[in-house]
Amino acid sequence: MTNIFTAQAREIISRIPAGKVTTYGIIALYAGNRNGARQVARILYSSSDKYNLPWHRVVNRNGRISPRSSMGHLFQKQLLEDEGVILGEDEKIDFSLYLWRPQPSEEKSD
DNA sequence: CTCGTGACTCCCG
DNA sequence: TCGGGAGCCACGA
Repeated sequence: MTNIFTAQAREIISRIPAGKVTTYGIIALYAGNRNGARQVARILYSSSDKYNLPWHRVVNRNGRISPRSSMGHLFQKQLLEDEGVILGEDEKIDFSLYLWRPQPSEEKSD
């Protein structure tokens, strides 16, 4: 496909290691568009089930889970804790401990 | 093709 | 702390 943004975004998301999290902005930035954060979310929403992407490892710029719904919010938190990501009292994620970013050097294709 | 939508982010007050 | 406005763009209908 010609949409490298979507391809990159999907690839990056699929490479997020367990116990780590990243933000829409970072993904979008590495995918080629700093303003593509929304598209990243959209791709997640649209392809998370199809491509089995770890959407729960993606949070907003504040290190918090996007309040798309009360249940979904709790569900995501549960998944993160299950992977070792402990949330603060405000359900805020400590980026100094859990922030992960795309590492092109790590990629070795297949 | 067009149109509406939004799991984002930044800025101002 | 919270709200409103703007920017940007892929996906689904």
